[in-house]
Amino acid sequence: MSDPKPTRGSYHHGDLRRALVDAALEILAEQGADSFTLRELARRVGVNHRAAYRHFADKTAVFAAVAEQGYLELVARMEAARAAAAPDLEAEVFASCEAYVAFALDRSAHFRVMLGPRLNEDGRFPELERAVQAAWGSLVALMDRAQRERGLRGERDDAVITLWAATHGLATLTLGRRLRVKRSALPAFTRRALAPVIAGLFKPA
Amino acid sequence: MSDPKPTRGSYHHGDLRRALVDAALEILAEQGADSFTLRELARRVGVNHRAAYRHFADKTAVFAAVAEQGYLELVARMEAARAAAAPDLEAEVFASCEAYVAFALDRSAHFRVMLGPRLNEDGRFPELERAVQAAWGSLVALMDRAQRERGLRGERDDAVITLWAATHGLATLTLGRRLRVKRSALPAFTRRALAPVIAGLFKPA
DNA sequence: ACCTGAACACCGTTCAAGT
DNA sequence: ACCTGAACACCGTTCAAGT
Repeated sequence: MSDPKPTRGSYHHGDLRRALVDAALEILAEQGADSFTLRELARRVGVNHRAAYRHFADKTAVFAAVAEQGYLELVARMEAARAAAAPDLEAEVFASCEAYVAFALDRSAHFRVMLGPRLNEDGRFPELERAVQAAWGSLVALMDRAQRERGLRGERDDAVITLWAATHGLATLTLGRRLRVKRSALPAFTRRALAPVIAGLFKPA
Repeated sequence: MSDPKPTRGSYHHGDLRRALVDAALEILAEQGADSFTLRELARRVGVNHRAAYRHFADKTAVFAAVAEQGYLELVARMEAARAAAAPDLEAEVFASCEAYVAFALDRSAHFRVMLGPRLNEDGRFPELERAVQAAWGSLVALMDRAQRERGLRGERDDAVITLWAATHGLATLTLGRRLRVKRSALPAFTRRALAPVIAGLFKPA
């Protein structure tokens, strides 16, 4: 698992940055975000704790890289779920939101890094911003199509906000065990919780 | 502001516990939750950093006390908003949810302590649990009345989950500046975002 | 260029006393 | 009972080298 042998001589490293991000994801999966430590990250990769600073300005920068990758995966999962449910629009919306909640539970520490205290407050990480925008864009596309095909009660952008808020709230409350759901019951649970939201967003048939 | 004079001789303290909780709220309001430190808390109250351990087992216990008080205030604000909007049911629901979101923004660090990583995972803080239940109960009462007076599309408990998720998601996304809203625009924003949810929960008129 | 090691100014928490 | 002070095992980050 954590054999720290650095493939002797391989530092100058090939790709220390990528190794650090991968190891960070391992640590998050094993231990959660609160106890995440730059020093342990370096230990796991088998370098001095200062070495990370060659690639990341600080701990926040490591989290930003981790978060960016998380958004890419999140979008991929939402799009895949959506494709599998196509071409029924309503089914696609459900599937997309289900994928969001499932990601939050399956990758809880990763999700918390992504959607906990905002990392890019000072705009240092434009690539993170782009990844976030891609996720947002995925929902926009969905509500755009909803507007054209079914009609929305309100504006498209308001619909995106409502849908995201409901899905995100469900995800974080479930993640934090404020709502208790067995993993196997999650898809049905998500569906039941979001059904009124989707019904409220679409124009009555 | 932070004159640490301990009212000479008043330690043996009168109420060190209360002084610590009050100071913790000050620190949270000024600096946020991430940089919150037991040692600074003690400094601010003017006692040795070990003194807090007489009243709190650890840092989590301090947060639990802070969170408990937060839930009491949150319920109070929701109930007050609701009372002011009575007797129109729909107006009460909006007012209650608006109060939740407003609390999250006005007391953001406090809110994050309350609804961030769960403090009572191991059941050490039954009083916190009771305060959380009171908040939950406030929404249940509302949806209960909705069920009786207007009819809900689904089960009452599912309606509570949906309403809470949407409101909570809106609160956390706004709080983390994933959604950008001026404080003055918040009531209207909340209303617009939650309107489809409430429309979807109630039986069509 | 890339990595290291010592050092700094912090933490939370434990132990052993003091009044 | 209640509070203190030294100590322990950590942090993130800076500075000054080493290869």
